[in-house]
Amino acid sequence: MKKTKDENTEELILNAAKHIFQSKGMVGARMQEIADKAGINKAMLHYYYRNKQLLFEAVFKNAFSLLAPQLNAVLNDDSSIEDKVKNFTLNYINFIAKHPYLPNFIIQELNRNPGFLLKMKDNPAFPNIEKFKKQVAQEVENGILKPISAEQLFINIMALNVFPFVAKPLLVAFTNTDDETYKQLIEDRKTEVADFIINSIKHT
Amino acid sequence: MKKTKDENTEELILNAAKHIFQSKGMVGARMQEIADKAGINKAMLHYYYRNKQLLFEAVFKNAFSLLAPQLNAVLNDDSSIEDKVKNFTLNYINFIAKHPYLPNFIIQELNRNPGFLLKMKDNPAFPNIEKFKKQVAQEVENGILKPISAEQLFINIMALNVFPFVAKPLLVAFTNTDDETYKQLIEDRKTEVADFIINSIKHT
DNA sequence: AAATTTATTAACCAATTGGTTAAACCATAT
DNA sequence: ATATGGTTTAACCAATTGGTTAATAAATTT
Repeated sequence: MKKTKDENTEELILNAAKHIFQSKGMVGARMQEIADKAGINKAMLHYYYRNKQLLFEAVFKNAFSLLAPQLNAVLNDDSSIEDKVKNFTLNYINFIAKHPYLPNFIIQELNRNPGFLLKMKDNPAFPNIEKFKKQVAQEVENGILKPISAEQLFINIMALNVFPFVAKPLLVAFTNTDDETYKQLIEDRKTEVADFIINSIKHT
Repeated sequence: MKKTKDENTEELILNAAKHIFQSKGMVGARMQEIADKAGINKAMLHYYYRNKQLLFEAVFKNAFSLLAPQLNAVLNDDSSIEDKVKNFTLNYINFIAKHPYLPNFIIQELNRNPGFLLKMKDNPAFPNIEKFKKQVAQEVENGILKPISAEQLFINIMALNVFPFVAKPLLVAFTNTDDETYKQLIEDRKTEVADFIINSIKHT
């Protein structure tokens, strides 16, 4: 039934779709282009995924399932806030280097269709802030952190880590850097961002 | 020649195009939809703006020209870094409340077509980091600020202020908030973000 | 007011696009 | 070998879309 080859047709399609959808978005992507990239007939896309919307959802869920564990490392890990900030900052930048289109793709498509998230919220791996809230409250109470709400801290962590990728073209232009220099700037952020955050929230 | 009415047709089109392009993006927007929103015939769009691309560019430049002065307030104003951070944070959040689609629109379209920025870079009002670099270096040297590069500081300021709008659907979902609560969270950031930044960079 | 220029419209067009269909292909079980 | 079921293809289709055109209406100039 299934070809025991390197990639069966279904995966071939999903991979091609991933590339096209992530670089052109749902509306910009063309079914023919996906078929071409996969090296198969366009009818096969419909044979395996029925229509564009379902193929897109398969790609989106796939992308989201890559991102979720990264965020859960901040929200649900047992180490201290300080350690988690340090680890997340380091890991996330490495992670995105491997999936450069990912944050933009997810953000863009969710803004186009926010209802999309509802389909994922029941997933038990869906990132949730509750545990993190208790931990922040605890560390604030213990005098480890200065008073801050978990929500604001989480937003700040996300912002400082994700934004440089999302807004890369703008930031490259405003800071007068070329691609190579910008890459170095991002590299420096692996430690700088953590320090920036810790500096601000840690009680002295 | 020109109607002295409230809005002439050209403006009518630009306004309608602004709404449609900003909510659906260049590829998602339909010329017919823009014409309908403007209450005119589709052929008029071509009469005034020749084609979709040129109409889009008019909208984009218009949006960009709204954003640029905001950023220049950080980069080129004469007040201290601390004051600029405080003012920008406050002003930017108010500004976006009036133009909610703007940051996403610009970021999305620039990622689709980064070459677009080249057309704007010659504009003298195009935000440039040079003056800000000197100022940061100066304040670091004077012991007002802890050592930090102007680029990283600028990226941090942008990230903390812009990201909560760009990633709103994601952040609402992860922080388990409804729209109203999120609005309040943003409101709190008018001062929280500035404190967060100052806390981190100011020498004690 | 006649002529001319500008603004506006309805109808049309060619190209693109997501999706369908019917036939062919191919591996496996009988 | 042949019947069977899933797989793949080429050709086709209806709808959408950006853009054009030729005729009309409304200003503006003469």
